[in-house]
Amino acid sequence: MQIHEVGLPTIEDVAARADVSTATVSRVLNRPDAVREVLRVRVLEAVTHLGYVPNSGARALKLQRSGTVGAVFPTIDNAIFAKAIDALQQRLADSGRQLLIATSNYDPQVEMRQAINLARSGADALALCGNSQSRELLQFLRQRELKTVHAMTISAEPDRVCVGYDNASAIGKAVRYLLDLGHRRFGMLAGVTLHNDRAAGRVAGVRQALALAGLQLDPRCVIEMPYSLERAREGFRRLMQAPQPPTAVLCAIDVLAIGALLEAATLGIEVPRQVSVTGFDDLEMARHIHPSLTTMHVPTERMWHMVADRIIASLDQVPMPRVAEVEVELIVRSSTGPAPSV
Amino acid sequence: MQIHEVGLPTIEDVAARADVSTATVSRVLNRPDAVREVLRVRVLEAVTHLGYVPNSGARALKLQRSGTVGAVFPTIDNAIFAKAIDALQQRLADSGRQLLIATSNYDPQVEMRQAINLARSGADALALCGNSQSRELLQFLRQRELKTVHAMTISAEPDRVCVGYDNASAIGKAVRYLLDLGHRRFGMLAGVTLHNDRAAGRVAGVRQALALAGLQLDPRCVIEMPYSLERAREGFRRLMQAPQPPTAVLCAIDVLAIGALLEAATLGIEVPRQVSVTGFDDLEMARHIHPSLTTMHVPTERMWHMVADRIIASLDQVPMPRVAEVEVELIVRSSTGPAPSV
DNA sequence: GACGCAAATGTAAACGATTGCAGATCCATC
DNA sequence: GATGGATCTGCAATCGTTTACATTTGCGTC
Repeated sequence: MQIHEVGLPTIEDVAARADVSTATVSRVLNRPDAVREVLRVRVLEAVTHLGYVPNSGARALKLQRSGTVGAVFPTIDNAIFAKAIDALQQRLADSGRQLLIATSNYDPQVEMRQAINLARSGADALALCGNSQSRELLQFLRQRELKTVHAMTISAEPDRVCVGYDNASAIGKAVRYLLDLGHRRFGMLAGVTLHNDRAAGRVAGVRQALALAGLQLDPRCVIEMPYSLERAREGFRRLMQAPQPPTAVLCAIDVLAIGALLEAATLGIEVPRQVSVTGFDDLEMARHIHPSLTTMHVPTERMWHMVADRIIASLDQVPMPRVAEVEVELIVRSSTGPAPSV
Repeated sequence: MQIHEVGLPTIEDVAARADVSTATVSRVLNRPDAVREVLRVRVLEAVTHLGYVPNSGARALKLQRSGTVGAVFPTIDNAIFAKAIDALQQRLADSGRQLLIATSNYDPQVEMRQAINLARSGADALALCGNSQSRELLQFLRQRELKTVHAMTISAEPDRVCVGYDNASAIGKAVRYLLDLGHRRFGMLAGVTLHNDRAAGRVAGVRQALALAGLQLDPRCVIEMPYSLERAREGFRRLMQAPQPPTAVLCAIDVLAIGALLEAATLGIEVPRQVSVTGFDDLEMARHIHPSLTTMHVPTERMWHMVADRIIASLDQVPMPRVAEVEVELIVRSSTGPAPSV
């Protein structure tokens, strides 16, 4: 060992100071009760005195795991994903794991690149949104045997672990509720469905539920918009400019619904007297905005805690059912009402 | 080398398949033009055929860096931090680095624990919010020589790298604007100032600006609230219940201001005719809500790009000025107006 | 006090990459 | 075809842990 100490202290420095072998130091840190108290105390003293922190690279190399979990989100700039990250991070932190974050901007190619980069930087497992990943990515994950959990969706594919709900049937509840209120002319403010199974599922769900009532959704009454208040307002405006505007507008997510409510206020359209509006997610704003928003409540925090739990379980080799479904329920507030009698 | 290949392919497997040494494989991957084309092609073929990805632990151990940057945020469930993460992550990803996220819930002790955990899991550098970290944490960072950037604030401390603005003088602009409109009775919806230099700075800034006009802020007119719509509404209600309610309410952040506007609508208080309201941050919602919110615009994305740039620069040993200030400007919208003539 | 067994400790070999150094190869030139 | 210099390649050491295995220690029992 050199005299010229320049870098960070290593386990050898600790061992030297405590006058024990490196094996003992390692044991004190990893399996404390395998070491007699007298040595343990000496080692811990050395550790704190030197400010020793085990080198993560060496540890990862030896143990073949990094204690790090990756997640790829479409974006973070949307309250629903921000909440997701919060929940995921907290649960992982509680189990001593760290969260690596990446964003895909709803592009499967970018998602793939980011996921691969997360793997490159040592993620032991991955959380992904939905299940419309690129074939190559899925193959890569399988090849590396990288544990993966798909959130916000449930999938029939036999090899995917999922935590979520069926988007189509969830939004069906909102449709049925509006039908019961007498609505017959529907509009939909959808997300961009290309490469997005959740957005696509919600549109499909509306179609299916209407079909059961013998109705169908005029393609001109489905407007796809990226998720922003600006675009939501634009979309709502277009829907309401139609010669026969809808009496109920289903929005694929709360952001779109909130934009719709704001635009309605600007246009002087009364909600729900002239048009009913529903959302999906139940963001905090949903119950505060005027009128308060009827929406599908998604137990976001619980769902992402479950995602974390499954990741942890699979890393610990604890068996778990392949899919976990969470309940999505309709919360009726003031943005919906009886269809106007024309 | 064993026959029984069970784990992931290593650089040796690639070398064997391409019939070169591991050194050459490494060079192809890290300094491609140091290798003749014919070998390079052979190596790359082997790499893709085997699906080889370098082991991050081994790489980190040898290079003494992980390519990973950590960040501790108070919470993610606030649009301003979500935007921050988005910006930070993107810029880091562009330079081939990954972002590790942790949250402190505004508690310096938790912040310290999380920061240490990020260091333990190999972060090469750290981004922190504000500069009210615990002494021990700062010492730990110094001892480990862990590059750190403090965001959203500027500090006089000579050894801290900062990107941000002066919270006190920024909010002063809003105060002066309201004074010019004739307001003399002020209320403030503040954040929790304990252990939060940004929140404290904003309160101090209001006090200072008022003092210059010979006014002072009655402590009963400063209500500290955690950042949520619910609590914001509660705080606003309390402010307006006073026998002599303020004619202008300064909110420490947009979330509080938006809550105030929503509560005003519920209470039937007209904004800005009866009371003016200002925010801080300029969230997307600020320009969409009715009435649209007068607020301090913070160039969040640019600021966090700068944070990323400084982190990258310091990792690459590129010198940089210690503090970078970003401009915060007042955006006048419809939630402010002349003081009501009593 | 010697013995045996269990418990505690140490020795040294991995883990999988990068890279300084030395040796091999290439190519132009004589 | 030999030579020299530049360019490529390979060998092997190294990064800092963990842990199987060997060795030592401690202690109760006779």
